[in-house]
This record gives sequence, C-alpha cells and structure tokens, in this order.
Amino acid sequence: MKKEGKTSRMRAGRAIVKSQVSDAALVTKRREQIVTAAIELFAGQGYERTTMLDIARKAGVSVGLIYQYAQTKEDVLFLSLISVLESYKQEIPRRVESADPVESLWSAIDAYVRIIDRRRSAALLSYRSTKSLPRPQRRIVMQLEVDTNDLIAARVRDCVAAGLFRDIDVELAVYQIVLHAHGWALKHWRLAQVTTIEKYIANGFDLLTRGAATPAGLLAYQRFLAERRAIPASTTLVGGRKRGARKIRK
Amino acid sequence: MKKEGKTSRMRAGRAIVKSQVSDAALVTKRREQIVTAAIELFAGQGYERTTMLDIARKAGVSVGLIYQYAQTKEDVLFLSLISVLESYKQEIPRRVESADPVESLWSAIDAYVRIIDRRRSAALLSYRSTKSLPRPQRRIVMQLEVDTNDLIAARVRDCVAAGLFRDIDVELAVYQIVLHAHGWALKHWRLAQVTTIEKYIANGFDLLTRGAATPAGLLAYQRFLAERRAIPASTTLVGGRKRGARKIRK
DNA sequence: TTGACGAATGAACACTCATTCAGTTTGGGC
DNA sequence: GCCCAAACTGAATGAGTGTTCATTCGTCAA
Repeated sequence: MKKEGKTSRMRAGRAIVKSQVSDAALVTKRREQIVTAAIELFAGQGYERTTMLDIARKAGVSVGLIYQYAQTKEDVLFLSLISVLESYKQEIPRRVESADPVESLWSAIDAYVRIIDRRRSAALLSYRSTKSLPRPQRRIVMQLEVDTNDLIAARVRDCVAAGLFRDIDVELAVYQIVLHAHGWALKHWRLAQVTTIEKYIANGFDLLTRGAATPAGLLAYQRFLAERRAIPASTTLVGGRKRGARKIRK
Repeated sequence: MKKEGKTSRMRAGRAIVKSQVSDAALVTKRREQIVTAAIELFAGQGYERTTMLDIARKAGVSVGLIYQYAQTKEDVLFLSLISVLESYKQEIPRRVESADPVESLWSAIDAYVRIIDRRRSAALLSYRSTKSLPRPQRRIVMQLEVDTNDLIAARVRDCVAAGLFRDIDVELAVYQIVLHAHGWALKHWRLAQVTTIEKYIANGFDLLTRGAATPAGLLAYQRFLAERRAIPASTTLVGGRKRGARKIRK
C-alpha cells in the first residue's frame, strides 16, 4: 500500500535513477547512507579519484550493494549533487519571514552564505564535478540551481516593488548575490585569512544595498543597520557566535 | 649537465618542473606546444578524463616526448594552470593608463572580464582542477591569483585615495570584482541567456561603484557614464563589436 | 522445518592509462 | 662521410578501476 503511487511524489531528479530494490523506504535509507559517504569523499578528493570501493567502505556496505541502488558511478554523483542543491532550497526560505523587504533580503543572503559555509566542500563539488555528468542529468542539476536563485530573486523584487531599490536588473543582481555566497566557498582559502563570515556577509550586503538603493531605500537600510547594532545578537542574526573567534585583520 | 643561469630567468613556477632537455629555447617551445593542447583538452573534458595520449596526439608529438619536458601528468596540469593565470597578469595592466581613477578601474575590470570571456573554459579549469595538484604546486597557483588581484586592488585603492570611494575594505571589494569576472565563466551557461557581456560588465561596475562611491565619486562616475555614452565605441571601450574577429596574441 | 525470494556480498573480469625504456632519427662537428 | 650525443618514438608494462554475477544471508509464510 504505502509503496504504491507514493513514489511519484519523489523529486523528479531522484526518480530517474533506477534501483533494483523495490522497497521505497529502504531505497531512501540506503541511498542516504551511500550519498552521505559519497559527498564526503567526492568533496575531499574529487569525483574521479574516489573509488566505488572507497564509497562502499565509508558507507559500511559492499560494492555490489551500491549497484543495486544506482546503475553507475555517475548516478551516485548525480544523487549527491541533487542532495546538496536541494538542501539549499530547503533551508533558504525557512528564514524569510520579515515584513521589511530589506531585512528579508538580508535573511536570505545571510542564510545562503551560512549554509554554504556549513558544507563548504560540498558546495565546491558542483563546480568541480557537474561536468562529469551526462547531459540530461546536468540539465536537472542546473535547473535546481535556477530554482534556488528564484528564492533570492523574489526578495530582490520585493525591495524594488517597495520602492527601496532602483529598477535594477533583478536577474543580474541575483547572480551578484549568488556569486557572493558561493564565493565564500570558492575563495575560502584566502578570505578566511582576511575576514570573518559575519564581516563578509555584511560587506557584500552593504555594497549591494548601497549600490541598488533609492534614497528611500538608503534610509531603510540605515534604519536596519541601527537596529542591528542595537541588538547585536538578535534572533535573526542566527548562529555564528563562536565563528567570530578568528580575527585576522587587514 | 649544463643548467645555466638562463633557467633562473624563467618564472619561478615553471622552473620547479624539471626537463630532461637542456636547450632552454627548445624547452619553452615544446612546452608551449604541449600546454596549448593540454589546456584545450583539460578544459573540454576535464583533467582526469584526458589521457597523455590525447595530449600527445593533439600536440603532434609522441607520448614519450611529453615525459622529457614534464615528469608527470600533474606537471602538465601545473604548467597549464600557470599559463592561464599568467595570461591574466599579462593582459590586465596593459590597459590601465588613464588619469581618472574611475576610468582606470573600469578598464581593469573590463579587461579582466573580457580575457576570461575569450578563454572561458580555461578559466573554469583552475576551479575544477587545482585540487588535483600536489600541495606545493597548488600554493604557487594560488599565489599567482593573489598577484592578479593586486592589480585590481591598486586600482581600487586609487579610487579611495582620490576621495572617490569611501574607506571600504579593499580586499573584500577586490573579491567582489574577481568573483564578478570569474562569474562570467562560472555561470555563463545561464548568463548568456539573460544578458550580453557588455551589459554584464556595466551592471557589475554600476553596482560596485554606486555602492562604494562618495558623493564626489558619484559625480565622477556620472561624468564617466556621460562621456562613455557620447563616444559609444571609443578606444578604451575595446572590442566587443564583432565577436568573430579575435586576434589573440600569446 | 522448509521453501522461496529479495537483499547483500566480494572475487573476478575486462579494460584503461600513466609511465618506462630499448631502440631510431637528427644534426652538426670533424 | 662518419660519429655521437641529444632528441624523439611508441610498444610494452603493470597498477588500478568500474561493473558483473555466482553465491550466501535473513526473513517470513506455510
């Protein structure tokens, strides 16, 4: 009963990878197990240098078992990338809940950069390895990224609609933001020597906001800054407390 | 046998890759030949999927010969990455010559994005493959990137010194710019559907400048914009007209 | 207890590819 | 013309890998 039509509720992406095992719950569980191991290994040593045996060992299963839940090594990569990208889609909107468009945008950006920070090497994975996928699967991965961008785009559009931002090109602004977020992973080797994640987020947001704001927006932004300064560790400025420990100054 | 002082004139990077051939000019020529082929292949199909035989064939030499000019496949990758990164260092400053700091900054950014555009897949190479290098060589590649950043940093500092930019964090602004430039390659699959390189450059510059400018800077920027509009295809706004007519000098 | 069947195993297979090296070609000094 | 060292070649080597599949395991209904 349970394993009947419910499969169709699965993400289209995962569904295209076939499994020899019919029990849907088991498939989910095993794939999670495999993908968790795979992401760690792919991220650490790269897709090509990672052996199926490596993955099997780390997942605590046999090589043969992996081939019951995915048909090729590429499938494993595909499932891994999907898993990473979907975690973005999951986590970003969870924190957008303010009435103030500027604050909402901040929350979205702040969340994005922090998710990436939490799984930095996983974030690099898609840059490094998407090319190793066959075209149709690559398509899906890209689409997933576009979906994520839409979450940000909505927040930017709110700012424009509220008259706080000029009539900027939203799509391009979004890419500015996305690159800022991904940049934290891409250039972490250098950025970590030079700044903290809090400053990095604040700085990027500052440049963007001042660059895009109308006079009214600038006022709103300054109000936002003042508030934030008044409540330095408010609930919206989530986590990241200990993170600040590093303080190499320019 | 006769390792002369000539070798020491070579870039520190290249020098650490040993060659069995002593004739320095020949080494340069052959390596160029090999690296040209390698870059194309690495960029197109990835480092791991490219075989030494592929490289040899494309370069028009034998496999064995490659091993006389590099000791391992990793060496070939290293030489390739160096060659790409050094071309940035070469080309960026070539166009910085204006008295107006804003215009100089524009030229630098414009040049950077266009170099990357010209060799897009090569630009991706370093993101995808740096991880495949042994640590000491990776160091050198990273240092090369930092060097390039300094060229941009100098231009930003000029703007600050001239009172056109606020007292922003230069290092972070530079990374904003670098990500903007690299972003053109990283996200080209999407950006190309949505905009042109001219708009992309202008948009990024606009956001950055408005975000960083002092009131005086804003005026200077607007003056700059007006000038640019008056002379739509001036000498400083290089190329960008006919894409087909490329004349890469190397 | 038995039979049946899906799940799990891992040794074996077929193949790929970086690297080596025994041999051939080239060029220039006598 | 002869010689020799440097430059170059490419077949051979062997370590390593994705994938398969004959076999074993675990569970549960009869």
